[in-house]
Amino acid sequence: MSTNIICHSSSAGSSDGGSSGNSARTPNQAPKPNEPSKRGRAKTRRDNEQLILQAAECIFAEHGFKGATTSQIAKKAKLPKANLHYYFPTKEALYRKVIDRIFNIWLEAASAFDDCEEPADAFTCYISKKMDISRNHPMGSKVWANEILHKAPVIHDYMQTTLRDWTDNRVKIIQGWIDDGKMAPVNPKFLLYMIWATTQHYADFNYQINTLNNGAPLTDEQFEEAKAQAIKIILTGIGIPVGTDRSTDATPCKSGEVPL
Amino acid sequence: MSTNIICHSSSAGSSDGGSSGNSARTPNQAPKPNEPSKRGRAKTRRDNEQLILQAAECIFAEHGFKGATTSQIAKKAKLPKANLHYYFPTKEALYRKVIDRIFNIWLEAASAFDDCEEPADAFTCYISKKMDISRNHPMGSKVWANEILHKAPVIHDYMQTTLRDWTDNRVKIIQGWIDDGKMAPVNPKFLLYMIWATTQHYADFNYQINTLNNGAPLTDEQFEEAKAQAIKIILTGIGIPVGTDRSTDATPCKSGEVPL
DNA sequence: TCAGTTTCTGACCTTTCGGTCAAAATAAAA
DNA sequence: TTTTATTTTGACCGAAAGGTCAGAAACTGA
Repeated sequence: MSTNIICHSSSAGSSDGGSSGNSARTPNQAPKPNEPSKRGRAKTRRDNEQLILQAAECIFAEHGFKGATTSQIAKKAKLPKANLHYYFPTKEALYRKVIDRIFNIWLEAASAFDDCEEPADAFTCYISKKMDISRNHPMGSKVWANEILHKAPVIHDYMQTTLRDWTDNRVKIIQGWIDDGKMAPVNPKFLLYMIWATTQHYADFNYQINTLNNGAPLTDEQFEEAKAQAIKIILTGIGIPVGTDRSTDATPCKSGEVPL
Repeated sequence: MSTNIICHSSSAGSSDGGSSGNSARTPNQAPKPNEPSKRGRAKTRRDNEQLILQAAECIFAEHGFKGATTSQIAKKAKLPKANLHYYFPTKEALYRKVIDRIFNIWLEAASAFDDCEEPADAFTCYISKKMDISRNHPMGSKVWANEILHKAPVIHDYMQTTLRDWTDNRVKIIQGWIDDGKMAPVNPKFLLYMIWATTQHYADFNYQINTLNNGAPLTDEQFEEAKAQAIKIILTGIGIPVGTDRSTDATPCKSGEVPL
């Protein structure tokens, strides 16, 4: 599952996650040798790595790479610091793993353009997916934002390859729609920036949004309204008619999978 | 000039800046006693404080509060670290000053809504000003973004007062325009978020934008195009007709001052 | 049961960083 | 010139952080 484009170090471990409640040090009950991933040392290792990654994502998001400390992360994961360093030898290795997870989530949303023929569907689906990511993975988005804010020392080479290729391809698709008269003539890149900015704002700046919402996070209804409005303004703005009857959170593109 | 809403400590010093080339330790030539701000100790102090603030803004933007070190800042300002601590007793005090400067710049753009009667003019002017800030003060914007990303520990109380009040007022203005049928019925808050996100993206994520621009910063022409497009998409998106002949970077609002 | 392997963890080391200090240097006042 | 106030600076300190290590604990297979 994990592509490991960014990470180059150690411990693979595809995520499956039938995570049962208690994780640490349960006495082995009936160790089936045929199912090595469900019980025993392999499972313990996987569980602990996931525990650490989860905690790390949270701490890195809140404090940045430098601001985060391995002690904090270990404490959040309820493990001794030395144990954390047993699984992830350095802070940077751990950070790269966190970034890698986020990148894979991002890639998933990016597929929207491949699954849709018409710009109306493509943009609706893409914006919707990006908004859902901001809702469901705000921490990951923040780590990402933080990384780019600080000159992307870790994902630098990725940006020059994968991101650039992806963007160039989508620019061509959008330009094709423009040439076909399906949408207003805009600069596709600047349009993509607007979509990225608007959708990720709900993750990266959620603290500000909450403050302006009387200190409370947006309710599901409010968030759906925000999503619908983002879609409506952008689509209208690029000359694509928006039917008011169209359901917002439905994904009109071919593939019906959940945006994660 | 400095409102000092956020900072509570020491050393006022309004910016004037007739900054001549060499700054450090020039032998006093003809010390006029009548002009205390141009020569002598007062000037040295002001110059050094500005030097440090400039360097600090840059370093804080690039590395965040925790990531930045006073040594780095001092080195960038070409002063010994101990001298930096003479002017700014703590790293946090310096940080607050930097934030304060950015806040004042932000306030300036915020006035667009007060200077315009019609939504077309108000939004055009506001977006234009915000874009110019992203162009001319990217470092400040990054410090700001970083602060909110990390739960705004420093500007927390400001957000609950000044920012909230400002937002509430503009929401009312926008709602008035909607009620008058001058623009499409949208949620004013979410519209503001979209404007903030889009405009600030060009500062906060400029590293990504540069990478996707073959490693080079946007030229002035490209940036003007981005600005024009942001204005066009948003205005069209909220049902305000955009004349293609309207000059983009002209400020249509009453006050003709430069956006800084 | 027992040897071999993997996991766990408190204690420790080294480096870095924010901040202090006392003395030297410079400017202003008397 | 002498005195006083301000500024500059190298050297230093304590705290915190990333990372190591050796021995203890636990699991695995025979």
